[in-house]
Amino acid sequence: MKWTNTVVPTLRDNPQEAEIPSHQLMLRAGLLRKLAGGLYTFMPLGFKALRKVEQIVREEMDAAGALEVLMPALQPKEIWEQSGRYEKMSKAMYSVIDRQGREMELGPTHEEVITDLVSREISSYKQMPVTFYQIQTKFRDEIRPRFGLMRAKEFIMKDAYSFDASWDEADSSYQKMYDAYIRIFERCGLVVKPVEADAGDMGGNWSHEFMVLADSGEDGIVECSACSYAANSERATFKYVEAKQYDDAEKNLEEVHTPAAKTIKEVAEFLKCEERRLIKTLIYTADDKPVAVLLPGDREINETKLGHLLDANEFKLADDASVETVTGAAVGFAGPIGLDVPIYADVSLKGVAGAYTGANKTDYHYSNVNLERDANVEKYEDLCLATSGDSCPECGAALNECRGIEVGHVFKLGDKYCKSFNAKFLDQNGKEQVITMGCYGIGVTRTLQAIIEQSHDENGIIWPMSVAPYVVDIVVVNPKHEESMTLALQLEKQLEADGIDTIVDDRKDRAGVKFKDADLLGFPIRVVIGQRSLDNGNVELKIRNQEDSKLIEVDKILLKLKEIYRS
RNA sequence: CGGGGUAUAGCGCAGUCUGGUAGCGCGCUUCGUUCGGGACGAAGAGGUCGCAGGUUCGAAUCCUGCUACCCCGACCA
Repeated sequence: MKWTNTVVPTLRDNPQEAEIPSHQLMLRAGLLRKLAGGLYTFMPLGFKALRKVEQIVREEMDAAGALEVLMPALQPKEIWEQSGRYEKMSKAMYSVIDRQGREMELGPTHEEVITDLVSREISSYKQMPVTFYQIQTKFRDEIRPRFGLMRAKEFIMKDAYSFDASWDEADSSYQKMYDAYIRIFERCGLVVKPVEADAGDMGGNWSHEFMVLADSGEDGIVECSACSYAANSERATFKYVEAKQYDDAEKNLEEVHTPAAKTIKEVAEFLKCEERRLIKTLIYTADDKPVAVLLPGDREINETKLGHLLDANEFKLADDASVETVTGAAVGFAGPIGLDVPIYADVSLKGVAGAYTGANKTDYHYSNVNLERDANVEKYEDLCLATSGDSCPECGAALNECRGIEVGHVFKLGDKYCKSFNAKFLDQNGKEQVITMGCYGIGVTRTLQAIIEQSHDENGIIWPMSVAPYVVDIVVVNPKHEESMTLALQLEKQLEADGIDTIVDDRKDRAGVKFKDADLLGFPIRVVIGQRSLDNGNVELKIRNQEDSKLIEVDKILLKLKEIYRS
């Protein structure tokens, strides 16, 4: 492809709308243009790279035995009611009303459609295991689209669904997908970390996320410094430090005057004790009913874990007014003692004594709190956010925190969807059973941007060979020089014949402009054809992620390029 | 939805405080000189100053309302 025959609108300055490197680079390199928030057009080179990522995904899914299908993006509302997810998901779905007045949803995901299909088509153990997948545009009415392709309202996803006759077989389908994911991301040139994850609204009881480590990542990850344990912060657990008896457990409760000391820090300073000795009391409203949640004073709440415990459609930290109504005191003096709402406490508080907590009375706290004696705790549950320095639940070594971009997610769903769609089969004994399901997603467009986020320098993108829009960039220093152009076009033809995507920079600009754009676009291999070196029978070869360039004889360059491409 | 910010030419910005009819750099067009790491000169094209009201002889600038975009949180591939 000649540069002058395609459209590569590079920008010299970073657009003000982009914050993170990959988003800035996609815009600057002319790979992407915005239509509106969360909606982007792929420009010719961006689209080429996207297609390559898709193709890698497709090849590995095929190799894993998955069958490619294409499901409708437009889905009747009824199937969402049938799965019981309509209420939870409707906020995130774009709905349209057709001329019959029927409500249709633009698919945010396809568990319902595929399970409906499978319930009709699969009826025997002989038809399983089977895994279907598709690569398709998904629509989600995101609360806040962000960072270009990272969180968009419309994005391309590879979604796969496995169906098995038993849990054991489902495990092996899950493992196959897991392994395929590892290969896919490796082929994309990504360093990816699989982490244990929460299943969220998808349901099921076991899942892994594939994380691209990056400071700009939206997810928190906790990983062990010694063993292989790694988990999304939402799910991460850690070894609890035993609850302490700070003082004689039998001492009587006592009110302590703590004027104007509201925050944990202020109270701890006032009482001259460590923050951990305070019992933090958070008031939440779950489906409009108040509940109290107790944590050690030095800990943060893990709202995902709390959500599982409360099992409510909606819950949030109560506003100041509700807190005051519930506790009868100003915000900052809430405590579990005498509180007439359900009380849940973190497991590490079981058996605590000699602690402090709010007295539900403005400017007062209690001392000598023996939680089990003094408060009516409904349940002790793991509710804390794991953090750096906590002990690994597997091996006890210190945990570290980092951030990641979720590019893939695999779930074991069990019978969640198959049950509601009545997807059953007859086993060897002629007995009817519910099919066991798994689902597996890769954010294809997000993966593309994650590649850039992980592989760039101050001059631009550094594409891995496998997904570069063009592998070789032939820079013709002076396109009016006939010998240079002839050689460039001949080389292009030979490379293309070998399946090596090549672009010839035939613009009339000065060499510096073309070099800058070559770096910005991040083509893995650059060949410079200039009159000067050509007179000595040479062209220049430069690898994007290496410092130096070298001169290669004209008649050896083709072989050399093929060799580099294959390595 | 809550909190913060921004909106002036394709991109990056100044001008707004103190009202007087819009400017800079890059990019774009034409010509000339240049030509291996974002050249130089000359001549051009391009803007309802986000939108709608209001104040004023006069509004990019002051007032009111709205919208879009970006960042922080809940949602997620």
